[in-house]
Amino acid sequence: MAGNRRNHPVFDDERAGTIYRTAAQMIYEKGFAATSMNEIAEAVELTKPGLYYYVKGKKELLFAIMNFAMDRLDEEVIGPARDIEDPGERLRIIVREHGRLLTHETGALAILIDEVRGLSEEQKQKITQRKRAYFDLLRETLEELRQEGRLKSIDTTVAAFSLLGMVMWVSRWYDPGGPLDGDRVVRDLSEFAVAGLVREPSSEPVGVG
Amino acid sequence: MAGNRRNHPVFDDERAGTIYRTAAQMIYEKGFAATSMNEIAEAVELTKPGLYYYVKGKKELLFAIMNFAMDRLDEEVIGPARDIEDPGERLRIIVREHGRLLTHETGALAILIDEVRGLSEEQKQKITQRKRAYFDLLRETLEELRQEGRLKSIDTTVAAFSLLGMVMWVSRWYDPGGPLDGDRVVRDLSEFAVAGLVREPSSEPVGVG
DNA sequence: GACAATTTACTTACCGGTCGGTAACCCCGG
DNA sequence: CCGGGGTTACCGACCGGTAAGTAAATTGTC
Repeated sequence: MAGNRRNHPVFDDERAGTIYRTAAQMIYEKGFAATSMNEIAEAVELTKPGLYYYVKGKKELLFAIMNFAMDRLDEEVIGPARDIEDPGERLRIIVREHGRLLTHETGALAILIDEVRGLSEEQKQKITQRKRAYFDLLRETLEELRQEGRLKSIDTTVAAFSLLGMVMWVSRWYDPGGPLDGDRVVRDLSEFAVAGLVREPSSEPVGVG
Repeated sequence: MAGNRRNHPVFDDERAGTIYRTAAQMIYEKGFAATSMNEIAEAVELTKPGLYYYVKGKKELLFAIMNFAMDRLDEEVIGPARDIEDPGERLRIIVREHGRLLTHETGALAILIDEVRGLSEEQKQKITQRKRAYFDLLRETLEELRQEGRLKSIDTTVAAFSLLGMVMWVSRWYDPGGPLDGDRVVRDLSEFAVAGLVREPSSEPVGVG
């Protein structure tokens, strides 16, 4: 990943960056609890105390990775989406950009999903809070659609979670080296989402039931 | 419908059943690697060697739980679905029954999703094989829809995985004690799925009582 | 430009604790 | 008096984390 961004000192530093990225990949593959600090250290060709020179603790390492992932989500998905006024278009963009993120960067983003258990209580709260902000954006978008009579008969909470599940799941099965084109996946994903939730404007407007 | 099944000697035995169910719940909550045999033993009011009287090893315990979960999936979802000829109806039933399973039994079914990493290589293969059988059923159903011209313009692999993600995700967020009614969730889920994938034959009455 | 002082980037050695798992013993009902 | 259903005591391996030391690079001072 090309790197003259300023906002991520840790991930951009040559050495520390390697550590965090390697750790993210390993935790993604083996799970947080099953990945030892020793293994991470060896993977970056250090001893364990050498690793601890860069990292304060295992939880802090995970926390940093998850915040990095959330930052990426903010930059690439949430931020751009907020600028879009039309809720239908906004929904499409969210799914598309989140999908694109997941088909391109397998490591840190996927960890975000599961490994919250590995965090301390306050770290967990902070991450959960950031996740909720995303979830709320999604649900509010659906709510706007509802107010315009453009949402199908489906609970917005259920819809929002289902969307998230569908999109997040991508990181579990999509193989960038496989036969499926990433852009195609993302497009199909968006179409599924929109077709499943948004009412076609062709026919007459309908009240909520 | 509960009770007199014979095909699960371990899960039906009073004592062993408690062990397996408790372990399933704990592994679901804390993750496999983070759940120790000692903790499981204490939870069922035994010492560790006492637990080992009933269980051969940690991996075998996980393997048994996952097979139990797959059996439930076979009984409640895959089996019934195979009897349905119309692919559209079959799709609806799969989503509905899988959803219903997940809104009612939080424990073992959810473990199935993630914890494959904890298994040995051959155990992993066996579980993966069973999972693939389910996935193939799903994709073939979509393929049939396509052949009848009833599938929207979406790759069947992408669609099948997205469906799975959407449905599996339920176990992550749905709280049986929360405000949302389980049946409502399942119904919305099915509608999302069908609306997102199946082409409507021009005009069709919508809504069921 | 020489050289001491300090900082950077690590290492070896080790801590207490927990892991999955086992050997060997025990107690109680039939 | 035998064996199903446990227990106490313990194993080696590994866990996250640290204390203490050090070679090499950097900086400050004259």
